[in-house]
Amino acid sequence: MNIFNTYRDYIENSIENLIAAGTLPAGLDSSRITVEPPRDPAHGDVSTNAAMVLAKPAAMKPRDLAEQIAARLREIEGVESVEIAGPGFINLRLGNSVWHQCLEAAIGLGKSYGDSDHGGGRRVNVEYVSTNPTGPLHIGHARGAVFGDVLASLLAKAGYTVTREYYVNDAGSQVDTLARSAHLRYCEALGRDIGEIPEGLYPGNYLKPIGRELADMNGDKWLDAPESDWLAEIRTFAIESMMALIREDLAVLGVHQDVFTSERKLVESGMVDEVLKTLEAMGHIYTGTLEPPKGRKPDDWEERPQTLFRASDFGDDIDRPLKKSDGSWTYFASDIANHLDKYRRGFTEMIDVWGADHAGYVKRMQAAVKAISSGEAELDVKICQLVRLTDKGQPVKMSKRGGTFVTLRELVDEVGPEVVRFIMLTRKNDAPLDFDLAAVTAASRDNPVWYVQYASARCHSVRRMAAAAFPNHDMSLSALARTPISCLTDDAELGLIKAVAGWPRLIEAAAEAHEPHRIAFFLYDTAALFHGLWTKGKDDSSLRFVIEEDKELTMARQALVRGVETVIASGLGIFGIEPVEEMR
RNA sequence: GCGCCCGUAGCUCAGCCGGAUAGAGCACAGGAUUCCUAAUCCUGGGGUCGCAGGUUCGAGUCCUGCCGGGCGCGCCA
Repeated sequence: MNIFNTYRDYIENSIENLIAAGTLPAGLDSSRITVEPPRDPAHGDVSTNAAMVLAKPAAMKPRDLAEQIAARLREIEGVESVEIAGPGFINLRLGNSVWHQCLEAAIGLGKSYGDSDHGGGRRVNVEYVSTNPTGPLHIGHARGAVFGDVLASLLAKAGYTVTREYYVNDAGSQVDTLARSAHLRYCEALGRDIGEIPEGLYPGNYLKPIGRELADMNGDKWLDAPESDWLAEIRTFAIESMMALIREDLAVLGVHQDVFTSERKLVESGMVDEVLKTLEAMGHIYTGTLEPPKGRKPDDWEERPQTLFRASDFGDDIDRPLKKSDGSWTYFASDIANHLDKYRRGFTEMIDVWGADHAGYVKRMQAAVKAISSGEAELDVKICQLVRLTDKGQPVKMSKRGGTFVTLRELVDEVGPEVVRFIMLTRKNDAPLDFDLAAVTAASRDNPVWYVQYASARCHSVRRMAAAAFPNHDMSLSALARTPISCLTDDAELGLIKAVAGWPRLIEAAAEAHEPHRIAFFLYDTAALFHGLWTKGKDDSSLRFVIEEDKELTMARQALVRGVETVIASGLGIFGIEPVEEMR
């Protein structure tokens, strides 16, 4: 339950009353009304712009209308005061009891606190990682993997039915290159000196075990055989091996996906041909000639007519080719089939998570989704910008010689999966991210993971101290949910309670915007409030969490601590991180 | 040349589908520890929100044009 939604209902009821009373005309558009916490807490607890938004269509002065609405809001139980400010803001101040009820509810719900029906069970498909199965994942993939995985968890918490999807790019020429590279390692495993890996093949050592297995299974039958004999078989085997490797990499990071859709199968099943027919029937395809890109004309550019999709009819800048010069499908064509496949599986909300190098591809894919669904389906594309890996401020060298950049596995081995997951979400997806190996493992306020975990550890520490002070007292969640907490009236306590109360609203807003990073900032801010209250107890011992001579107060504060703990655990849970109970 | 993203304090960044006096951390200056983990906390200074227009009751946020940085631009995926 999001308390701001509760007050939105109250405000909308007030407006309906005014309509019924004839003060306001019927048919007003309430969609632009916001009900939110004011930025400046001095303005109260809940603020709405309703009077300003409705003033013009109602032909009233904003402040006059505000007064009419305010008069009705003052009748609501729990509303302490209603003030009109500035150009016509209505500011509500809520009594402490309202906040205390929020805290009680949070504790009562425990793990499920923050769960929302905002999504109404609507199905949403989140596609992420989706790399070529040609090698292990590197650090850049880690960001997209974490982002997609956490976004999916966030949407699930916000009441969506989520499918986590991986589109396996196993149909292009790159998997043929993979097969040739694997064949070379196969020859090597059979004792042949392969020398330097030729330009254009994958040099990585990770292919050596693949070559070994191929040799064990097939003997020397492909050693001097023409490529046509072995390409398809080795390709299939190598792709499967690479996908197994990628899944392991993802598992190490705690990332799992529900559906793996194979590009090759889409092509072989005729889905891509079908897409062409479908689009053709709709009149979205024609044969035409494209202008060469200006200022960067490829050397071997030759003008020729192509099969083009009318992307420019759907918001893209130019029309896009669907066939290569050799007649095979472009990646774009099969990706349209991929999205058509999703649409046919019942998804009208799709989210793709891509790397920065795919930014130029966004418009055409969105255009295609509109076209294949006749505007019914919506695709949001989240671009994850580059990760700059440093150590104590110095860039970490990427070794191309070994055929790998810094691999995801190396990164996770170095700092642990939980640190990687948290840090990857400490920036908006569309901003570059600095990942400093030294900073992310430091024990200081600079390091958000550590800082939030420290707050969690302190919660547990206080819990242990309280249990020691009152050994025979029931401090279970259900007991604390019933304990009287009206004695929590200090500003710092109320501030923390309000932060806890704001958790459901944050979930809904972050899910709506597809912005999981907001959780990281929320957790950091909440941790800061908690650390602040903690230290206040140093100056003023009456604010300590455990007061041995006052059991009632201690229990009330236990309730607060459990509320904080609940929110931190809930937030870290979406990130796939286990809260710590102790710091050593 | 074109498209997308970014530009907010000395540095790194928040700013919630437009809202009130633009906020944190780092760094800098000062302060708090016989007491629940001081690995923390408190106080202070510090800003033409890249520039210029526009939209409106109101713009860091939306639109247009410039400037600067990143990514990309048929036959890679």
